[in-house]
Amino acid sequence: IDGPMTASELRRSGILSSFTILRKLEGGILPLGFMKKVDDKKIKDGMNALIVEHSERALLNCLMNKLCKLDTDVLVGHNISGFDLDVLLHRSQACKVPSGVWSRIGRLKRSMMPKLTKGTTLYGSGASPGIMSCIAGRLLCDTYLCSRDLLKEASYSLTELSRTQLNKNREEIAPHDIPAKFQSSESLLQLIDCGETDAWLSLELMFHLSILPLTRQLTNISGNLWGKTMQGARAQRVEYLLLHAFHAKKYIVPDKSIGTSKSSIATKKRLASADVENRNDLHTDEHTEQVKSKKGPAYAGGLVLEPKKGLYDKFVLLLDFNSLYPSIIQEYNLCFTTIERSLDGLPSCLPSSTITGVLPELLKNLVERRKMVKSWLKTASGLKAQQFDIQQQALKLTANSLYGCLGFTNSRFYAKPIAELITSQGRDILQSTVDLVQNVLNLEVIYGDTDSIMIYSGLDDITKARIMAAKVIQEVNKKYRRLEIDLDGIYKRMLLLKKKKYAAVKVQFKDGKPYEVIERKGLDIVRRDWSLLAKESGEMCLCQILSGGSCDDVVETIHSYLMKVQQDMRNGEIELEKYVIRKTLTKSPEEYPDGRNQAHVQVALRMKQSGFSTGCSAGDTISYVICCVQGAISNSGGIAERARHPDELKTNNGNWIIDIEYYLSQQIHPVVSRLCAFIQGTDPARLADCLGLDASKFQHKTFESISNDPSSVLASVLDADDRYHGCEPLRLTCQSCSSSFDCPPILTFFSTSRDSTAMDFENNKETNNDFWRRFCCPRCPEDTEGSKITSAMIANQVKRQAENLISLYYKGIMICDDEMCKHTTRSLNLCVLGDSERGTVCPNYPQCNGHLRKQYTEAEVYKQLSYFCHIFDAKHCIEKLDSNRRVLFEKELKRIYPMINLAFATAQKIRDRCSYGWVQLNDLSVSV
DNA sequence: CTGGTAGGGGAAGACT
DNA sequence: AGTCTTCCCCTAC
Repeated sequence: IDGPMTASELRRSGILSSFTILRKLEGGILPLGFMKKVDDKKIKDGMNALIVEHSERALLNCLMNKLCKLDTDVLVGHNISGFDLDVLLHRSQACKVPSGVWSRIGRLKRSMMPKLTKGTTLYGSGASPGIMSCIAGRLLCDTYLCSRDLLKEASYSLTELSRTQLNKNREEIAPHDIPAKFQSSESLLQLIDCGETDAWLSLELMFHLSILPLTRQLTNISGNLWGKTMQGARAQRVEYLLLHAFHAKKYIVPDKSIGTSKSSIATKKRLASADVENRNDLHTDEHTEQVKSKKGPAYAGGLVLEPKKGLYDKFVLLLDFNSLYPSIIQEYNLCFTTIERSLDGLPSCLPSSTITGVLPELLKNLVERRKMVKSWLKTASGLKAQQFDIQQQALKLTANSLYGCLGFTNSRFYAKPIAELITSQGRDILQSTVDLVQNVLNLEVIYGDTDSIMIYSGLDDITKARIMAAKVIQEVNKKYRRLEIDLDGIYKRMLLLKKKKYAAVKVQFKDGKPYEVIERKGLDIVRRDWSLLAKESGEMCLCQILSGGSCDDVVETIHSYLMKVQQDMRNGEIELEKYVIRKTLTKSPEEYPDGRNQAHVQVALRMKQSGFSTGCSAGDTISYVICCVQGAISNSGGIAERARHPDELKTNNGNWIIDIEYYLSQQIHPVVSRLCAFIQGTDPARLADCLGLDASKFQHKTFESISNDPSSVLASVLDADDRYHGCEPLRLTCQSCSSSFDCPPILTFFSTSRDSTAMDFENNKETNNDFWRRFCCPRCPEDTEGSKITSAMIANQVKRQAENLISLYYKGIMICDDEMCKHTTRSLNLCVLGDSERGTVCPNYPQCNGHLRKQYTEAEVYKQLSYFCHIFDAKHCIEKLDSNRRVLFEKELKRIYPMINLAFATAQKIRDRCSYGWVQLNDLSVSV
């Protein structure tokens, strides 16, 4: 129990034995010749026994007697507390197994069966107190509950854990398939084998995760009960830890309030404060703010910096404070014994006491012990090393869980003021660290969350980046006694999308050699509640984006991948499993007030209705797919109505089919377009197009991104002059004299003549509007051969200039905004595309403090293309005129229209394509 | 009864 | 028809 047990040790013969007890089904018989097979198996398996009993009662009797005879110390099973024990005891009750027999499941003899069910079936609650009391004297190790505590996995089913942790395949047998297994000897033996394998897998998982040694260490540190540690019960561990610590210092601790009604809590608290009269008593929160219902956050937590979003392709430094909250408690001597209580509900002040409080001393002790163990660990090997490692883990876990219990309403040591003070100090520390790094060290902080900051180094050289990190660490650590910041990682490339959502290529070292791993945080692709299909698409895009390939290649690869996915989906080549979405029920499905709108609730309710007893109650994860009725024109109804369990689809003769459109537009598209938000050369509309969706539905997002960009103007509210301020004029070239001139907007034709008579503009040959009258090169003498500008010429030149512009945009030239620097660079590899508020740091840094900005932004390209449209937008001009003038120009327009219609259409086509997102040059096939 | 808060994002309904 | 609010789930720290 002191160290982990390896799989090879586990299998050494003679060490471990097993037995299986089997009975025939009610009203059924065992397969012919089965007993013969059992005898064969007995010989083959040696000490692994197979016992056949004639009834359920006999089976239970046999099992209980076996357990008694073995006098087992630990009962191990996957979800044993949530299922197996419950079944065994309920069936013992139902089969009238004598109390002297069923109580052998524990070490305490009992005569009455306790109440097995509990009031509320809560999420991950494990066994009821009644059940737990039955196994008194033995430890219960539920590998399901323990895995949930110790691992971060998408699924905690035995099948998944066997695969991810033990690298073994586990065969799943659905409960309703079990009766069929009794029909032949072969299948029955296979069933027995599966049952035994499951038991072994659970045991192996326990050893693999070192559950026994770890929980033993945790229990030794806190001084609580081992069995409770194994049930999770982190709050209780901290409670015991503090009880011991305060008791040792001769403090009186508060009673634990266990009432549910407000009045009983208040009474208890009054009693508690009456008991303790000196001011060394502990904080109790007099404001019994609705402890039960809803419970929003009771106090402010960690600070999350607004990220400077974008793709960074030079080194990013990740620095974080080592166990921030425990360090704060020590740094500022925060304790029940040191903090002045504020009566007015205002936040407490930092203590001035010079006497070290109980909590800081306790933590100091834990930290020192951990340091010591870690030093032993360095020279130890084998089992000793493993023990030390587990011990240091336990010490760290204990130190880190203290804060949580200070803020936990039902904790005996609930102390909102202290918890609040801790987090508030944490926020101050993070903010002042950011200020130091940005204002004193002049480095760019791009993000930070609670205890970490990320610094964009702007460096290509990892050695220089390390030096930079060392400098920052040195400067920050100067400021604190116990608090310590450290380098937690160096990212070679990083995509920063939102708060708590980013991915990065982390550079790590093994034996001095660097290697890269991709870290993904918070993104849709790490969440269970997206379909595998969407996550795989997102994963592919992310890998491309972080690959360091050229912008064109990345965009091209993503686009073609999406088109392939769409094709595969429509051809039915994607397996059902990839469409499955998983969500956990946090309540019983009936308890949802508005369950009608929730897919997983609806599916769970239907499962219950069709006779499932497990897998559809609180805490269970529900799998579903979104469907539509085959042949239906529109998908009416909410998502919840169209959600089906994958098995429902297999058995309903194809009435319901996968809703491909839903998966394209609501699963793949949002996931992918969020990842590509900062990638040049694509946008939501373009991605939608690749997926075969109506791109115009995503157009507003393009506009949104444009209007959010402060560099763009709010085009709609401005007059034409202002609106197109800064736009390149449309240059027309005369074929005769090869000189070029600016094509004036047609608006000038109307506006300059607004207050002039027809006579005036007859004589006005040098003005802009002369062009719109004559359609001739202004440089060439009148009526020169070839000086006439034709309709096709205008259209062609519009097209050419628009293409040039777009091509310039795609070159992605970045220019430094520092007037003195004006450094220009071509972003060959998806160059850093900073937040719109602030570009990325100039490569000339630190000589130059400017930031790179795109020379041509999407907004500017769009504005320019709109200007080209505006030049020819005669209809718009006419509409602005009053009826008198309108008549005057109708005649002129009849002449002008044929000349400009083609150019106008051309300009519009290009602009609209651009706004839809397909600004790829090869797509610009305008027929002229 | 069985640590904490911050935050994104889907879905639906109320509101303007 | 868009915006806001609410609930729900899952994640980061």
